[in-house]
Amino acid sequence: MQEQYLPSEIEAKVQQHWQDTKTFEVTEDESKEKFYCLSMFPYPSGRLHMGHVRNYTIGDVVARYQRLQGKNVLQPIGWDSFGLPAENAAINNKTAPAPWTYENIDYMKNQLKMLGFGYDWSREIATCTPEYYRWEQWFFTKLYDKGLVYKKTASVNWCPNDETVLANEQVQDGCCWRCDTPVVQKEIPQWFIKITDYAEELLNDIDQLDEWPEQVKTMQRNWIGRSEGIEMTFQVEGSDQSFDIYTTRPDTVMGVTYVAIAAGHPLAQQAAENNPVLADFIEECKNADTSEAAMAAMEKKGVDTGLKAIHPLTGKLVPIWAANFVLMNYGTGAVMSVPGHDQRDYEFATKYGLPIEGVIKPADGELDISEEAYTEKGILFNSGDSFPELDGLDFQAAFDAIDARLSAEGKGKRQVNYRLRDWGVSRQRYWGAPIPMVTLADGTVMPTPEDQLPVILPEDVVMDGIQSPIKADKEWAKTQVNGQEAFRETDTFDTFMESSWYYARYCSPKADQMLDPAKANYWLPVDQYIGGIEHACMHLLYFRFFHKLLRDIGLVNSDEPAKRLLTQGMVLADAFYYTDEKGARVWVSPNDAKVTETDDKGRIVKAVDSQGHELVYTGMSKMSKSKNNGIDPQEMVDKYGADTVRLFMMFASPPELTLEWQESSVEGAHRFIKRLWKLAHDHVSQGPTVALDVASLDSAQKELRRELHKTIAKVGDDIERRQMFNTAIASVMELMNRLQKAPMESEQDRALMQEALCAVVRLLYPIIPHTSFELWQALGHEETIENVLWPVVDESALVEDSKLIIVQVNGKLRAKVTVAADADKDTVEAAGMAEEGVIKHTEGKTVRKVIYVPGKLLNIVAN
RNA sequence: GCCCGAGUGGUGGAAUUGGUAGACACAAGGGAUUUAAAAUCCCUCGCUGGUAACAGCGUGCCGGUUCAAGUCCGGCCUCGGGUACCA
Repeated sequence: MQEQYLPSEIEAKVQQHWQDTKTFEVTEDESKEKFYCLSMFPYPSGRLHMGHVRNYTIGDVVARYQRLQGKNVLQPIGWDSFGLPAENAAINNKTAPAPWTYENIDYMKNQLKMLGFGYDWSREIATCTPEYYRWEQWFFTKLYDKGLVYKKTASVNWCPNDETVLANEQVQDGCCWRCDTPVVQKEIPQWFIKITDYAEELLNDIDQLDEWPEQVKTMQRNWIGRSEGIEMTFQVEGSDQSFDIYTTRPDTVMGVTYVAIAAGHPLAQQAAENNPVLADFIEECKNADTSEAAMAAMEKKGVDTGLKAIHPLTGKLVPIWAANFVLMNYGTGAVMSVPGHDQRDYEFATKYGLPIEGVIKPADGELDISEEAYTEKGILFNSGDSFPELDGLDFQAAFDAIDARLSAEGKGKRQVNYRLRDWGVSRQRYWGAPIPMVTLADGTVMPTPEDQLPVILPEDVVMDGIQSPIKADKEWAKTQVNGQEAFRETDTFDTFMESSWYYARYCSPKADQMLDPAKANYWLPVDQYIGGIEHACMHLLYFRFFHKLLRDIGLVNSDEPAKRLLTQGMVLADAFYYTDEKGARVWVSPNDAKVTETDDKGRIVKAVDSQGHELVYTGMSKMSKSKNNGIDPQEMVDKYGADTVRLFMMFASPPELTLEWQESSVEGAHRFIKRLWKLAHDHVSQGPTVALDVASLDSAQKELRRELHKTIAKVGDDIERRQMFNTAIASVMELMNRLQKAPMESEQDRALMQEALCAVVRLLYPIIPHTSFELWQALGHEETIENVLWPVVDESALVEDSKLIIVQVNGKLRAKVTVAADADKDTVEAAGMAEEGVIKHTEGKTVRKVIYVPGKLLNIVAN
């Protein structure tokens, strides 16, 4: 073997071997346990970023570990290749989205190979190809046939100057990012999928996901947001019109002093005809940002419509206000307002001089609503003449009583609501899968007939920077259906559609149907899914939803798509800037920032760039274009090799936490591999070893062997159960530190070293596969490391004859005693009491209690 | 605003079920080797006091439970993710 560790040579050679022998190509094999390991596929943005490297290294570690467990491991990869950035890049680069995307895929594919990920490349898919999206189109038409697809109007960001729809990202401070024109909201017809039909199942089945992080499950439960409440009807005074409201706090209904309706509500529109103030307000509301965060942040405003509603229980008249915080598209477009018991209503009522009435009081005290609303669930009082029986009831009793009366009078009913809204899948953009719907000349709207699928997106287009090419080209939409002239839908799908079923397509990527059920049912569900926490609610919910749709259409037979989920944290790096003569911040890449001064603790104080600008150091932040602090994985692989990059990523922090990129730590990872290499080289160069004779080992050798087998047990547990790759690596480092100091005097010393190195190489294989591959062969094995199994723990090596007991006095560490492994409490207590540190701290005190945690700790309570 | 996380030495982090706080690294300082440098190896390294032994303090802040709290409970602060058309 080579004396020098030369990563570029080794990695190229080993990668070539994997490619030539198709090591990671798999087929269904009923004789083996399967393991499907999936990382969220990348958007082909141009180059891999460190977030990708982290995600895919975690996946590769899991996949390679499982392979050494003897399983049939599927680890596929592909490209989430439709999306907005391609359109922007195409415009900037005067090309079309397709060639830009395909070039990026080629480039990034090479990068993935250089990092040594063990993918089954024969299953690669790109979602922007008709071979992929045709099945999505087909599936959508099936959902339409099942009644799960419908069309309704919904609001979009509209730039009146460009006459185009903008994504949220393209709206900056309420203005169009291209022309700075103020953006308005526009209602246009769009396609929706009824995810709310599955809300209950999506919620209930979260309980089956026992290997998903609690955090993600909680977020999904809250996102779905099941609530129990009452829907009730208010009549409009002097009219036969009425409107519904929904409330989860019917107990507060006697405190309703006004109702609020959306500006877009028909009643408001009607009232505005003779009310210019209201008409202006409605106009103003049309331009408001309707995102949840913006709605919560904006000033709450309203205008009295002049209409009055009849309270369904008291019969009293309450004013109807049009308010900007009620949206027509969500819920019923109207809410009851109880300023005494809802803080938003309280502020609104205070602002507009509306009455505030208290009808709930604390169980143990007086109600005080002079400063703010009382929003707790208390005891009803002040219920009035129409329903005095409510007085004294608690939340649940009041709920039931109010439900009973409203139901009896036909004015309301108990109802379960969800916060989850139906999935709007229409996008008015070009670079996406065309929605397979047509409108016939006679006005009939129907799915594109199956024999006309796929509806191909033309790739050879010119982007004008504003309008989608398939909308701009009036000919594109023209087609014939049922012998009639027809027009294609020119909207495309939300890209979450493609990412909702790719995991299933990987099971039979070339099937001449959406998926081959036999193959899909062999591989699915995914055993381990890995991706960013930012997908907790949206992607991961659509992903679960699609799996249930696939099941209900008969293509898969499981209820959930992934058994286990790991959500990895972001990758951060140092960020530096200087301020230019115009006062603007210019962000300088950390590669170009030279630290010129550190404080006495080594912290960065001053830095300069290569142009001589003095830089301000802002600490660690997420690697991003805007802060110019992205570190190119490519450069790091070129400099240190893929194994070093992989080792650093896995060692620097546990996968769920953020990872801070520190090049000095990368060097540390590199040093560790070099040390391993040198240890193996020194060992191998001494020639072959004799067989290990466990019975003949002396106590020091036994101790070393115990450390080895403890490490084997720990690394397996850390990788498989705990998914703490950092501590797995730390424990191998500890073992290595011991091995380096171990005497090599006898044949058995060397035999033990052989055992240890053969184990270490396999323990590290998932993380540094190239180096391990090479070292495994250097250690004298014919078989390549991919075809051997994970080392087995020798339980007999773990037996210890003594134990270290921590001795505390009043909870503070005062001594450590070593006792026989089978020592009883009295023996340990006697040994502990004899310790100098214990005597010193118990002198003159009375021992009140002695707590003994067997084999671990003795706490003497004395005062 | 709302939902979900995170906060431990100079730094990244460890402490797995409430039981030794700081494993393993990085940085820093000292030393060996070297003509020199790189590389490598060895030692020190939470804070305060003390030559030391040792003592006290210490896991964002305030309070609580417990023989024992980084870990559990209540109340805050700061930072991050999501908030339905970025992916």
